[in-house]
Amino acid sequence: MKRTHPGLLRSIVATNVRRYRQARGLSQQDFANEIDMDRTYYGGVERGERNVSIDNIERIAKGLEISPHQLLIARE
Amino acid sequence: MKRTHPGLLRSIVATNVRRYRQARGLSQQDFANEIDMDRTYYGGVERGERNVSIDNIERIAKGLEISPHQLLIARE
DNA sequence: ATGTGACTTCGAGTCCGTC
DNA sequence: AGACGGACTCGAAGTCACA
Repeated sequence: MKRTHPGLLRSIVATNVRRYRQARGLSQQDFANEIDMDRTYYGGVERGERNVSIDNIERIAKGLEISPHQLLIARE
Repeated sequence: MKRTHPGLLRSIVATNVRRYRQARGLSQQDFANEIDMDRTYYGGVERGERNVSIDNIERIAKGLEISPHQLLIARE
């Protein structure tokens, strides 16, 4: 397979997780702790730096109490 | 982070990619080739064996000509 | 045409810290 | 509170031979 650049979708997910987390009024550290994920890793996801896996998408969505597919929908 | 089992979402994605690919009337082989992905790797995704990343979700959705979030929605 | 096991490599994911 | 860095471990990514 060819080596590719980080996708667009990554930044969409980044923006979405941040918005939903803030809507819940939680800090990155508290939220990361709640879903049992490393805070520096989770921060990287919100910055769009991490190529997060489907299992982790699910885990984050669960913590956010939303349906996973909502994290992939771009808002304006 | 705690070690977890493969998530449910993984199998939802698996079923979806398979359905959408078949709807396009393509073999795994041809489709994998079209999106420049190894066919055995792609096959593993359809079988829910691979914890596929967001970048690869995007790449597959592009080949399927659908919006990425559709791959995460469970059908009955 | 698809599945599977074995394999290497590089980034996902963790843990320490500082600014 | 959050960004970021270094050093680490382990699994995703990617490939192949064979069934």
